Amino acid sequence: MSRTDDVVNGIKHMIVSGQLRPGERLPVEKELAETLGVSRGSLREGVRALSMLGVLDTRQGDGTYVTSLDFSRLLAPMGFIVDLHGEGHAEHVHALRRLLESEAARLAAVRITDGSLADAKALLHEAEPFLDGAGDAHERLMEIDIAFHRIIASHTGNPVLIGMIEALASRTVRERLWRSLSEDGVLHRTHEEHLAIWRALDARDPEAARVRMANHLLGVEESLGFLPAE
Amino acid sequence: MSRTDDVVNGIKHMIVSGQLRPGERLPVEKELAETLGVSRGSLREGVRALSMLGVLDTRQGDGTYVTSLDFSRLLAPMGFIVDLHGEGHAEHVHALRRLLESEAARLAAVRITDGSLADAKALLHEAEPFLDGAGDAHERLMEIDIAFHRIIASHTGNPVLIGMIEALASRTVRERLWRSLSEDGVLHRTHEEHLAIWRALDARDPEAARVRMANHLLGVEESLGFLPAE
DNA sequence: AGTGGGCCATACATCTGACGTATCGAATGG
DNA sequence: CCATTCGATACGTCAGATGTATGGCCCACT
Repeated sequence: MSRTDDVVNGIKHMIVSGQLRPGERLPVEKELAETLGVSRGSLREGVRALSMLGVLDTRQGDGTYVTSLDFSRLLAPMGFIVDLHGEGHAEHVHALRRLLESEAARLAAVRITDGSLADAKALLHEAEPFLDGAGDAHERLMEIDIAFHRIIASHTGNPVLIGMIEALASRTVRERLWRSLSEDGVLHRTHEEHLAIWRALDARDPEAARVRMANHLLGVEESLGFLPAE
Repeated sequence: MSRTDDVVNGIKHMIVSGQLRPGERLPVEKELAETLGVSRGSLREGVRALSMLGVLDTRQGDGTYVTSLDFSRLLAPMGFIVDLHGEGHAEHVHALRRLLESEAARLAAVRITDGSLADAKALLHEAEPFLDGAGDAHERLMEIDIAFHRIIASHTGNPVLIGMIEALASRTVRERLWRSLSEDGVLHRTHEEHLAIWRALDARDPEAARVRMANHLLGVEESLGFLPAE
């Protein structure tokens, strides 16, 4: 058991026991180091590790704070991991993304608000001018896509599911994805799929929403070359 | 951008670019610190953080190595995160676990080997003497449960799914779970559900396996008090 | 020649102390 | 009352020294 492990477990215990609450500030480094019986260097290694996990947030000149501990933040490192594998297991990551997003669509169908439904519609409408692949359409379409899926995820009522979906759709994953879609010339088809998802949500039909989402992501996987050729 | 971020990104880049391969050894601290233009202290903070993420593995007196980068290892920190929330969002974690394990059962039904099927059967048989809740039955039943679910997950063919399932079923989560099952006196029912899953797998019936697994985990959630009372 | 044990170079682990730099808030002057 | 300044504070980084575990070489013994 290294000193740094003492630090990590010590801070974890302080949080789990309620001694440290989200948003609260930790004692200054020197003091906390003494409390835990380690040097400042070892303390910093532990704090840095927890910081990378999204548990702590340190601000120079100010102090170190416990984050909100939202799953979206805590699951962010998963995105790092996905990046690390590069093209490696993209196929498996996507299969999982399909499962999670389909479930999200199913759940959202019975919970989504009229306001968010309107927002989603506006997003899709905003995308239309870019569907023929103008110069910088790429970037914009990706932004819209992210926002559209985020709206759906946010209405699942399950913060863990939200966090996981966001983590699996890391920036680099989406970059590759939209490049493939562009090259495949299936931007219009993708847009139609988005509309179909929207209609299912608008109809508050869980099963339809789930199937439309699964179909959409299968189409994406096809463009990425993950599915066996006909 | 802190020095530590330079370290993390530097090492990440070395891995993604293929300059560092899984299992390979990193340069010694002093040398790597010079290469990245940081002090040894800052280097160690970055290395420690990557170590906690399951990317690196440092051994005193020997050196620092890149791990196998298996998803099971890289997703382990998710278990830490689940623990951190304690009872907090256990309900949502379990809902997700049900989704993932059901899918795992579906996939495993068409891929599981006769050997693993026999191993699973042996496990269930081994559990029977403990079902009446003898003194230390608790611990043993939990071990068997973990092993049973692990066998199924391992035959999904999707390493990301395997890693996530293992992460969501952290030690502390399972502790709480089995305590509830014991107190509820539903150990026999749980065992019957396991048998039903096994039969579906043995029949190589994906839909049956999925439903049996979902039903099993719903039962668990009920014992945990997550489902609305009748 | 094979084998077991002990020695030593090496690499990570930790501590101490110092200095750099960003931030917040109080004191100040308008 | 408000904007500015300035200093105490806290994190960021570096350097050097010492502790400790590991792995491999060498040698004595069989």
